[in-house]
Amino acid sequence: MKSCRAREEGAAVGRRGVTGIASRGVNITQVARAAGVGTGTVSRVLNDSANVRPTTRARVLEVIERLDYHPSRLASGLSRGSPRTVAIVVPFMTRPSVVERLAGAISVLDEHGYDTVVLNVETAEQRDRHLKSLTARHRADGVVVLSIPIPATFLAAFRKARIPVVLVDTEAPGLPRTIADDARGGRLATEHLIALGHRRIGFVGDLGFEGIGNHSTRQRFSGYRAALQAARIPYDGALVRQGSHSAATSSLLAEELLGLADPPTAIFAISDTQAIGVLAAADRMGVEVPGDLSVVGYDDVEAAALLGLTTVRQPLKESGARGAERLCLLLRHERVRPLREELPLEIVARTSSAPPAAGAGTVRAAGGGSAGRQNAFGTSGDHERRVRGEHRQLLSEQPELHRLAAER
Amino acid sequence: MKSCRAREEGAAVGRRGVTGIASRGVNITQVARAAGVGTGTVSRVLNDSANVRPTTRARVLEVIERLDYHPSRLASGLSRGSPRTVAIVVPFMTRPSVVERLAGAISVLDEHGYDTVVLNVETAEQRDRHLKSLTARHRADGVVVLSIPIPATFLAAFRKARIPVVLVDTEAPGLPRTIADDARGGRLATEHLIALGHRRIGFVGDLGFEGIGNHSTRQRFSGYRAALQAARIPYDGALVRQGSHSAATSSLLAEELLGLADPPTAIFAISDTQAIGVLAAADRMGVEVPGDLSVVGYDDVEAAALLGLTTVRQPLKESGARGAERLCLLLRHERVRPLREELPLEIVARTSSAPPAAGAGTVRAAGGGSAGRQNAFGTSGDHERRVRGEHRQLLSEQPELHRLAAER
DNA sequence: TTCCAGGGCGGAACCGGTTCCATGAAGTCG
DNA sequence: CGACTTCATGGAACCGGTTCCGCCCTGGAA
Repeated sequence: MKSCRAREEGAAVGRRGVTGIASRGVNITQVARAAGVGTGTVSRVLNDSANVRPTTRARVLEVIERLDYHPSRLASGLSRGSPRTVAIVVPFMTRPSVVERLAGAISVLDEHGYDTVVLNVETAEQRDRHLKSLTARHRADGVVVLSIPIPATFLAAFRKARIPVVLVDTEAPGLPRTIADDARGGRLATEHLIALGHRRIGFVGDLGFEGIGNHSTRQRFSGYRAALQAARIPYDGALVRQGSHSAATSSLLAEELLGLADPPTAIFAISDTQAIGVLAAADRMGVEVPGDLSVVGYDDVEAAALLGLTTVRQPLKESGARGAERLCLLLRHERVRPLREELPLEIVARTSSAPPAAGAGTVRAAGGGSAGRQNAFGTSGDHERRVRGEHRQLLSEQPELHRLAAER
Repeated sequence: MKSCRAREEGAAVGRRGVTGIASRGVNITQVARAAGVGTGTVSRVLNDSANVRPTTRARVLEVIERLDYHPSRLASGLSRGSPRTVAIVVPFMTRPSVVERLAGAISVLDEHGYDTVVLNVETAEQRDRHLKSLTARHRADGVVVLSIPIPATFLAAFRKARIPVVLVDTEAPGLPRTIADDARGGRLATEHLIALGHRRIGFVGDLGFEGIGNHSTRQRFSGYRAALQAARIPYDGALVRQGSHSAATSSLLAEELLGLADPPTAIFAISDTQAIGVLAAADRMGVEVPGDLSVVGYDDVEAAALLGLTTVRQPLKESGARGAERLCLLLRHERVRPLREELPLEIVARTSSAPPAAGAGTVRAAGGGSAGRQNAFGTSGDHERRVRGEHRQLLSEQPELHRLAAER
């Protein structure tokens, strides 16, 4: 008892006495005392729970106002057992498509009264560190994972720690996920070009978030291939390029494609960012769009409309919002149906795509000097792999990516 | 005592018994018991504090590992009096320049072990709600405010609640702030064009974040005017346009400018996003860049380099990082000097700017039909205000903005 | 051998809410 | 008019760490 008293005085002097005012930290006890009620009643008022007489409630509210009392988030979180916080794990948050999703999610979580902690991930090490930290008790009520696959270890850890997880733009069995069908998107883009009459269609992709990101590139590529196959257009690996996800890089890749002896008449880029790079390359090389080259992007970011870029639109902001909503359902222990939710895709035709110029594409490709090349880099699977290392990842299990991940 | 016991049993059945396992929520007491030590010792091990015998430490660590114990963030935060969390208030987080700053800040805070809560603001009401919530106890250890001015009421509230605040890209007296001199940036851009020989220089701005954002537009505009004045070029209000901060809008504004009887030979846009809109407009109208029109943007986002856009570069990511670092200093009670920190600006000349075509610009502007205009919309303050409502905001107290804010 | 300093450590008090139980008062029913 | 709800309320226990006090033990000085 004595020590207790001594300590209280010490605290008063050491922590609060510095300012000479004891006003630092009004707490619920002080409010209760000032209002002449018990702490329980104050708590009931704070939480709008029933069974508080209106006059009492008014009196307490008045005191709260007068003392400028703000309840401690930590304390209420601790006793309630929930921090009222959601964590969002997201790779490369500065990318336009990613930040749109992120903003959509934050906005919904905010409406539901959750704080949002953003965990930005740019390396596998960072990803693991953040995922690991999330299984700690009272770290977050739930987790939204955007555009990044989660290693199975962590999935298990989340399950064990009973932390609700929802996925957006990435998949894992058993978890609620909101996705768009990237393979279908790739097919839509390619089919659009085929319908316009193109037969030599290039592909510009990224490296799959440099070892940590999702598989959208691979899937969009498979859609590209499926569309070609359906149209009986032989696949030409020489028309496929990959590089880091930046307009600058894709611009160089497009230059390579356009510099081929038998260049493509159309290019499908895996994102609008990269499509813009393609447009820039065409501009630099004096290749007319859409006269000499059609370009299709992906995402329909704001700049796409402005540049007249034909693109595959996916609801970015909405995907984040949906993920957040579904997490909120989960947190209220409501059913989340369907577990796997697919958002619509649509091709938005603008001025960057048009039928190929007469004599270009199939016709030109069929004869003339380019024929030799076409033979050399023909359509048989055997040959595909020989053509430039950059696109081998798409065809095999992406060894480069695995290597990158392992190095980290 | 009896009730206590009864309750404990109830809890065991009700909360943990559901799963049949009591493993939900290993806490420090259980760890202490399992390791045969006191809770204090476990805490000392967790916090790497001295005075723990190596053998004891090892034993505790082993138990922690075995029980898969993760300390509760809420509990440690509560007893320590700090949530180890920083809040970032940011307007329109999806804008490229903003998200760069945000990412820079998050990255630094992460390194320092702070969680980052992102509060995205798109309306004045949202801003006020978020700012108000931040003065609550244990909400955040500190606040970084990006690109948005804080009303004085909230500044006072933060001071009273003793919550450290640092500003980035916005100013307030007495607070640590990291900024770039927007007026100087506007001057740099304009001087660059003047040095190339331009004399009819248009200005395309936004509406200052629609009522909640910072004053950068106004300051860049003042830099623009200062540069004109220094070069003794009469200010022509007809060459100034403002609209919402989007490439689509700026594109329309640029069309208006280019459609003038005496169009500008150069346009300074207050962001790269808006400059891209200008480029698109020029493209649509068949105006050659830089032959017929020079364009200068601001920020130097990634797309700028690709498009060959001349721009004013400011260190975006770094500004956020600096702000975060300074907040961390503050949180460690170290001195933050200087309070007002200015980051460097530089003009990056690319291919979107060049000397005006012979006969254009100064020559044409000096005589001919435009003379009358020039007189009508001359440099006297009296006349400026008459020219189109859109740019009046820049000169007066921005009544439109206030109205917008009030409506929300 | 005695005394003292100080390291190692257990555990109570505490951070500030929430929740449940007990209590008393007011209201209802027979 | 008494027994039985029902409602409003005070307050203790609790959430799970941190910290400080004080005890014990060891080693060095006297």
